[in-house]
Amino acid sequence: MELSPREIDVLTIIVEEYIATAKPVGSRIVAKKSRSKLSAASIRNTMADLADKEFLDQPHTSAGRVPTIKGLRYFLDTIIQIPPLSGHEMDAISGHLGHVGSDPSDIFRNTSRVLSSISQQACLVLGPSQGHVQWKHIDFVLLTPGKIMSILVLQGGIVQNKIIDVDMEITSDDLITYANYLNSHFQGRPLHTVREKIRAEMRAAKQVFDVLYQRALDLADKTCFAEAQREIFVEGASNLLTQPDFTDIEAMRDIFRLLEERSRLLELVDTIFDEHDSRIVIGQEKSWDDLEYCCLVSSPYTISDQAAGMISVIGPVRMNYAKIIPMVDFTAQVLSQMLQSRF
Amino acid sequence: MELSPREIDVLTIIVEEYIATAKPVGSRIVAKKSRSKLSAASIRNTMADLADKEFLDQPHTSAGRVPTIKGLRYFLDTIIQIPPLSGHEMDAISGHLGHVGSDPSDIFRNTSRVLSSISQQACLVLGPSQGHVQWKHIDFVLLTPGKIMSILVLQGGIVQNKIIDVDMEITSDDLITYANYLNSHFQGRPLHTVREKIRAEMRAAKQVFDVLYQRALDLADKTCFAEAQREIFVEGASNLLTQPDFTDIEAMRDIFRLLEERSRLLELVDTIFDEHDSRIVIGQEKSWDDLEYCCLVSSPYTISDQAAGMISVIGPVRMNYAKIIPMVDFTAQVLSQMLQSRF
DNA sequence: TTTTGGCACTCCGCCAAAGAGAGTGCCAAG
DNA sequence: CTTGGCACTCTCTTTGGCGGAGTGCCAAAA
Repeated sequence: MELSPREIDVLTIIVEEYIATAKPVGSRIVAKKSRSKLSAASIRNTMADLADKEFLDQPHTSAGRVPTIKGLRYFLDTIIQIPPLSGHEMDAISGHLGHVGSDPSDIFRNTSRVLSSISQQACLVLGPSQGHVQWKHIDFVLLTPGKIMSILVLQGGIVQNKIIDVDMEITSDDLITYANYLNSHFQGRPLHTVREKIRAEMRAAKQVFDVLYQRALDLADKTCFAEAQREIFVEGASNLLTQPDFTDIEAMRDIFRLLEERSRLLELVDTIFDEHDSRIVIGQEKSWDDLEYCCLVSSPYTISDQAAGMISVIGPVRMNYAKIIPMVDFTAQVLSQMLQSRF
Repeated sequence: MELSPREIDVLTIIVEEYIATAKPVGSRIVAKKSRSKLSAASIRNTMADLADKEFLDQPHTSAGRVPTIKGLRYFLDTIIQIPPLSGHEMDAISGHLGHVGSDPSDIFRNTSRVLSSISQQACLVLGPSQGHVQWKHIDFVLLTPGKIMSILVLQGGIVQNKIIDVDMEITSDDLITYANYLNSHFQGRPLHTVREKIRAEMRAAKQVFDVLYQRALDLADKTCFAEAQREIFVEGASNLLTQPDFTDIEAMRDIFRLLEERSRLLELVDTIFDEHDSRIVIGQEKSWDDLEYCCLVSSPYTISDQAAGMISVIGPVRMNYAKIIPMVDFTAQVLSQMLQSRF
């Protein structure tokens, strides 16, 4: 739908004012803020038009106007102009991001913490998809007879471990043999090609009846396909409670509950990550009823130029997009650079 | 301080009623609930006595009475009678605790989740102190030249990994040698004796100028003494928002902020764990100003009859102790049993 | 045709007053 | 020592009134 320049002007002011104050915006305020020297009465006409088009809503007769989700969406998609971050803000982000050890989990957790702190919202970081990361080393440890721990190290220091129950007798020496075999075959390969290779070889091994080989592959298979190993780092949820306007305890409770339920959260975030043009998602639009008045601003980060994961700010619909969008983008950018040197 | 039987009766009723309703309790209600057929007027006298002794407080003239922290403490220390859990509740706990894989982190996280869910409060589980757990296996992986990942597996499948920067040249083969050496020396020993041993041997090795040996010990040292490896699992924070009476947004915000700040949380929990007779801690008593109106109910769990860690329920001072205390105790008991078979 | 000032109207938010309710403290009688 | 009675206090809720903010519409001006 097309809007006239004047309508755009009015909508912009209402959205910005509403985001700043959380109160319905009246025609007088819009008239004052607008460059165009129109009177409040004229503004009222335009506001009535916008209300007809469902870009604005009125809490009650004789209250000011509030943007609808539709209005906000229009604002975000076609009006908003994102100012660059100040040098000071950029320094704050890259400074804090740097101060951390080299453990990948620490890096992601720290990123989440930094972004949540400067945005004053909650933040979540989706860990990297591991398909493109190189296999570095596998190791098996016999915990008790029949119980094996597998430890897979990927490039950059990502570690996955998993306990595997086996029903046959396997000795420590066997495990060393298996690990050596697997490492010599797979070291340096991206994990997703390893996965394919394992599946292919398992079929081949079955035919040649090579038992040792089969078992090694079986263990590797169980390690590599460990479900839902993808991590998600949530920080700064308490910031949401800081917002003075949280009239909406229900909504807050929903967010908190979601942030605790990692599997569901991962599912949602994964969906967003896949449809990669959804930088800003509003709960109501997706009919996620547990996130109705909630909004996610996301930006992917890259590892060797591949979109590997995503960082998001999550908060109430009424958030300062003009600040938060560039913050998220810049943080993703810095994170990508940090990871570059590691993977 | 001694209280008369009547005073105890009145205090008990006021505490229980206050916990149930969150409202000041009047003399009439106490008279009605009490077995002793005293009139409200007599009760009022007793209440005045208790108020003099600072066991009760009055929000304002002509309101009912509310227990003070001192009154609550007396109730918890000398009056409360803890009813046993119903079979149904015990089944619920042990049932849910069982449904989980064998990864130790999963077990603790799940425990935290189960207890938070049935107690409807937040729950935190302090991971086991690792001093008494046996060294199982160490492994080093060369990530990049000068950057080594060490992976230490302890009995039961506890894994610690750490990235270590070294300034000398070390090859993969060297690392295998080191690991073999360390494993042959330390396998099966409790970690704290390993730590002592390492420190002792490092001194010895310095004297004999055995470089290889020195480096191996150095890496092991850096791995074993990795700071703050002790984990803490927090779940169910969103339950705190479910409480209808959370008049006290400030207090809630404090709790949430604390639960996010792992290092400070760990410090507090560690303190409680050490002074092992503090099953119930009220924030105000410890002058933890970030937890003023907050209470922790804790119970230690054991690994091979050693107190290894602790599980706690955290929530507002006004919580249903008669239910929650046995829940925490029973959960700790079941957890201890589960761990028994693993360590 | 668009813009503007004026005007009547609506609805909210705040305040003060009033009354009900809950509870206390104290006293005098049992 | 216990109890009923009574005066008193304080809160909470309701009610009505009033000012303010904002709208919608209309008629006049541009």
